[in-house]
Amino acid sequence: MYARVIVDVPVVDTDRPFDYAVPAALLPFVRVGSRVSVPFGPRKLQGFVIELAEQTDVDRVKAVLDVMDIEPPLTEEMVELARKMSARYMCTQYAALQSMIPAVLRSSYEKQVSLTSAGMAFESGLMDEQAFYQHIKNRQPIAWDALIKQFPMAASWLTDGMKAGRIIVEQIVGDRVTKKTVTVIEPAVSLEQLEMAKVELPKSAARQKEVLSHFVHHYAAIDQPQLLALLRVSNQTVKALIDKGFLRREEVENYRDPFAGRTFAPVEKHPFTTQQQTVINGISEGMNPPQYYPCLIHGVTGSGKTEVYLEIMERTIEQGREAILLVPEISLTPQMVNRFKGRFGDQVAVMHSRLSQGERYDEWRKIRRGQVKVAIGARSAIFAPFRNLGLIILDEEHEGSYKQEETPRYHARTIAQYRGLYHQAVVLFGSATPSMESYHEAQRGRIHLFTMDERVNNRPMPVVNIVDMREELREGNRTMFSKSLVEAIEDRLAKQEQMVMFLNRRGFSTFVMCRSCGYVAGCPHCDISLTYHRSNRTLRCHYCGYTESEPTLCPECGSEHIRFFGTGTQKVEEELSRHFPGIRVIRMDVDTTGRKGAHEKLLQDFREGKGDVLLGTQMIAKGLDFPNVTLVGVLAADSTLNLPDFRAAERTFQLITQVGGRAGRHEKQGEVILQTYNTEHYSIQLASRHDYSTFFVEEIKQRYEKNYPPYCRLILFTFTHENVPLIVKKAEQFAGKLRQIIPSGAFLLGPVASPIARIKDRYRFQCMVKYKNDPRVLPDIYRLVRAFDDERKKTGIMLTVDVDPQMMM
DNA sequence: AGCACGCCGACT
DNA sequence: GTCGGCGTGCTC
Repeated sequence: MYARVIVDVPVVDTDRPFDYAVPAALLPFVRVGSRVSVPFGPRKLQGFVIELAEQTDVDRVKAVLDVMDIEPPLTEEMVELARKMSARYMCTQYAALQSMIPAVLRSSYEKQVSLTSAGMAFESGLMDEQAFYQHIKNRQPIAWDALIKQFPMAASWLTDGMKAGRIIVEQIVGDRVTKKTVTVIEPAVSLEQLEMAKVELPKSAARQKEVLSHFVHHYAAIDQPQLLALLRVSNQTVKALIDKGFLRREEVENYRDPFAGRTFAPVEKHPFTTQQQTVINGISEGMNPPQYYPCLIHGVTGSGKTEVYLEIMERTIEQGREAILLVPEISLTPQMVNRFKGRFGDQVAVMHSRLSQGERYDEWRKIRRGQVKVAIGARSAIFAPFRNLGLIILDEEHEGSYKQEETPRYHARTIAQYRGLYHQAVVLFGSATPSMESYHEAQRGRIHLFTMDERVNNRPMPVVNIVDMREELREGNRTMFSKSLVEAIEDRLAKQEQMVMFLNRRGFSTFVMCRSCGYVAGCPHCDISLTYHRSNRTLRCHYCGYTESEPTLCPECGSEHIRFFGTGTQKVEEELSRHFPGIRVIRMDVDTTGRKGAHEKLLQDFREGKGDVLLGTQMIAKGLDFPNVTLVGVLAADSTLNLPDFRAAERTFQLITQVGGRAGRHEKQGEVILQTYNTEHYSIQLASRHDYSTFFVEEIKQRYEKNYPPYCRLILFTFTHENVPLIVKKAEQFAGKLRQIIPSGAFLLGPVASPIARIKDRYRFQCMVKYKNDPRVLPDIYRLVRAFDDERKKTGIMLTVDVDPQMMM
């Protein structure tokens, strides 16, 4: 038997299977989807088995060294999916495969050093070297890297030692798995034998008899500490029984349960509204018989989409199939998880970034072993290794975070379609503001469209008032709060109602500028201004992490009039306190939510009424549901509008709608105040009227006229290098070749400097292909990209390819 | 990507 | 005469 293996070499020309013989001893374990370690040239690497074969064309095959898991971590479906991802996103198959497994299973390589007998006997004339050998002797095998760190001369001593046969170095292929085990005690003999033993034990062994009688009554394994506590016996007593052969001690693998000790209130089933029932019936049509059934629910905020998800999920489980629910990382709140845990209990695995790597691994294994029926998580949960998937839900389908911004640059929406087709499953997208792509597909009849335009309990949509900030300025109001916002805040403070203040920080962060000469503090390594962080009085680059302390004098002209500008949440907080003395502000941003659990804590505080205002950025825009909030202020509604991105209007509309949805979800009527310099813009006007349909019509017209998605597809190529003339030359060469192979009707734009022209001292140039939705162009382009790898090796120019980019930076 | 092999300059 | 620079090419 031969295994075709994709090895862990992250370049394109080795991204093909290599054949290895499977030794008889490993035969039962090597399957498609197995992780193996294999010899590769002089090295030892991890790889994935993608195929098993009876024959090979290779003359001198080597053998698989080891299988790393008893159960293969990947299914055949995943292996096939990786092949598709590789072709679609122009990434290596290895990168695709690796993205499907939890981080702890990603390979780690370590060189281990140990001594031969000659090394043990070796005595060096040098004291330091002698100590070095002693060090290894005491700890062997010891990590190569650790030695290099500790002994400055280690590198040369190691080479000497290897040559002289005193030292052996072994390459270890491993992972980061730490299996947590618990010790359990269990009966080692039959129940009858236990009863006999209990009688036969001498009277003096009263404690031992107690233990035995426990096992007679509960003939099962029990956690050791629990047993000792329960019967108040000592370890000695138990040990005596083990020595006599009646009991047995066993190490059992234990799952870390991140929700241990928490109970979940069962979720009451409310009767469905007519709309909910209609949608449920419609989607159910796609479940019987099982078929690929793509659906889009366009449901206004508060229309009760979640109840629909729960019901469809329940029906899927009743069919004996499994379900995945994807939510944006940011709305993966305990509140939300509780609703699903409350309904489906321990049939749910939850994967989110707040879990430790080990916890994530445990949740993943529950899925892999079929111990749960539902997986909930952010983007990467789309790879939940279910075998009989019946339903995939993408909540907030339009969210940008479903696109991975590193290789492999996949979109969870696309992967959901692939998996839905494979499993003949229902794929359900839900949003109050569907992406142009999805709604367009729905209009063309490719996706079943369901509309929910009524809020549960018929709550009215909040009243939205647009405030023209230019007007305010003309009237001499230079603050960041308009007159009507100030009045509204005062009103809510008097009524003791709560408020949410939203500041969209993208492209609007605090920067430091000199008022005398106009100098703006920028990053010396990136073409971007530094962001001021008040908490530690530093300037930081958001791209490379470069940090410097706050300047007191302008480095250009020496003036003292250098200070921070712009509107960060910190500044808004200060201004709020200044305008409204005594106001209690709970601020949520990267600075205040860094610690684990801080995020939840702040929201809990707000819910308990410990704050009047919840102030924050994107992270407060979604899913939060506070009964006492009656005012939402959007301080700069148009700050997303002027970004160099064809999705700017769409994003603005989505954001305003999301934020507005935070107000008046319960008994009290909600109000939204939108401050903007762009009152006329259709995205702002239509968002204020909750009019998605008209927005769609207007925006799709723009996309059509300017030929942007969904009327075409995009591929973004970004070149980076320290040397501008070189990069320009190579980018133009590449563009020339591209132009030759793209079909008529496709366009090539650029190359031009990227919007952020330099990051970490590397200059960035980009070009973009716009093509009709014809996937046949991809293989040709991928060939060109592969060929560019030669160029990268020679010149060091890096090329990244982003298929269906979400960000144009 | 590594790592070895291989063919030309500055040292013992 | 050897150590070592990094160009080239291969890895089942």
